[in-house]
Amino acid sequence: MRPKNLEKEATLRTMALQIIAEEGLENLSMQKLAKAANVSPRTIYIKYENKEDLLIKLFIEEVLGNYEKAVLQNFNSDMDFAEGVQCLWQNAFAYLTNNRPHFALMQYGNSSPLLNKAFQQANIQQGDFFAPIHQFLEKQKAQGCIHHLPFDAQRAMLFSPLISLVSEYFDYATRDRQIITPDVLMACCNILIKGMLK
Amino acid sequence: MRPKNLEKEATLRTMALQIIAEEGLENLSMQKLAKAANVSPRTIYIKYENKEDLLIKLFIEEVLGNYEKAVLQNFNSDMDFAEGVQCLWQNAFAYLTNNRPHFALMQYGNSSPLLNKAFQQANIQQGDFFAPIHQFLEKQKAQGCIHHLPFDAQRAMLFSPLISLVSEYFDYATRDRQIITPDVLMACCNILIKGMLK
DNA sequence: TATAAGTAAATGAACGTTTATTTATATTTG
DNA sequence: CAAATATAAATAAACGTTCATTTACTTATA
Repeated sequence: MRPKNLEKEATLRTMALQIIAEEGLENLSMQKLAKAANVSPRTIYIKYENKEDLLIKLFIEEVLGNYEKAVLQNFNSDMDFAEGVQCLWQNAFAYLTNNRPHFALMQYGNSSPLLNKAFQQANIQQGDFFAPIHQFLEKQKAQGCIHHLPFDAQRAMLFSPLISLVSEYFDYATRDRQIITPDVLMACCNILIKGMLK
Repeated sequence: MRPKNLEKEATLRTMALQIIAEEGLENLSMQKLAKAANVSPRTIYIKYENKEDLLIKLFIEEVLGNYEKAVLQNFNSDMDFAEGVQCLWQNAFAYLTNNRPHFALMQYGNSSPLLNKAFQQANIQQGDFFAPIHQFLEKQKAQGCIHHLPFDAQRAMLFSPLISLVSEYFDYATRDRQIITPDVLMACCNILIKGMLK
């Protein structure tokens, strides 16, 4: 039996993310992807059921999966609040700024109904995508360190500014001076921490 | 001369936003839009140069334009910090939760390269999309009320959690119980205010 | 060790459909 | 009539997907 060329699948995923980042999800076609990955269009259908399947796997496995791993490095739910949040922010910022294509598809998770639905289903199936963060916040709440809020509101407060700052970071990446420096990042992080602590 | 049927253009914009909200930007086609608006495809091309032109005008004029108007109601840059931010948050939340299709396209501004570019150009051309907010923040900084940060970072901190909460609001709208209540909204708003004030 | 059978991987060309856009024509009003 | 709006029908190009076939490698047999 002819052995699977694992490089081909990796190239497919890399090129798909690249095209999405540069031209947008709406301009990713199967034939364009095939050409970019130096592969026959038919080959994509050996590895993925159809376009939807490809996009969902890209989003869930390649983007969210790696993001979660990166964000949780050196993090544990026993850290104190400031320490924990700073760790998460630094991990996420480093990962996202170094992986622009992943970030680009991640942003589509907030707009594309297809990816949005896929995310919610993945979230339900796996219990929690970011279980350690959930635990961390619950513990902080139980200890009376932070104000009581629904988990999803807590998450929105903690992470959406970070995502927005990464977006600004890329906007400024092409200009003469970067304004989203590590100092600015940590200043923003500390503003949040101060606001959330009782 | 035959008069323009203004209702047709309004219907076109409404239906375009509706399709985008329900099926995604990637599933809006000119023929689908024409059928939904009960109009010949050619008619769209009398009112818009091409698809890009339609999308950009939808985004800039219909979505961002109305959003700006709604957000700035009863706001003025002399308000004190807490009062001003609460006013902006309440305006934005009310407008967005009552205009889901507008919100849906707005979210694509963070992902689609086409809309992203259009936004940046509009921002440059018009000087500032949200000039009163800029003034407000500058005044607060000058008075030493809030920490010094680049404007774009300040804006990310102030508004991205709000957008994220609106997103959560819609996610929960179909479930049995809404968790993003006015109380939760204001609690989040106050967390930010507390964090940003010196 | 040589070779033929077996098999999944991979392909190029094609399918029918849908896309954005245009041509030629009809309709509506000053 | 003149002039603009609106249309139905048509266009080539691009779309997602499939067909029939070839390629490349493993394994079983002589």
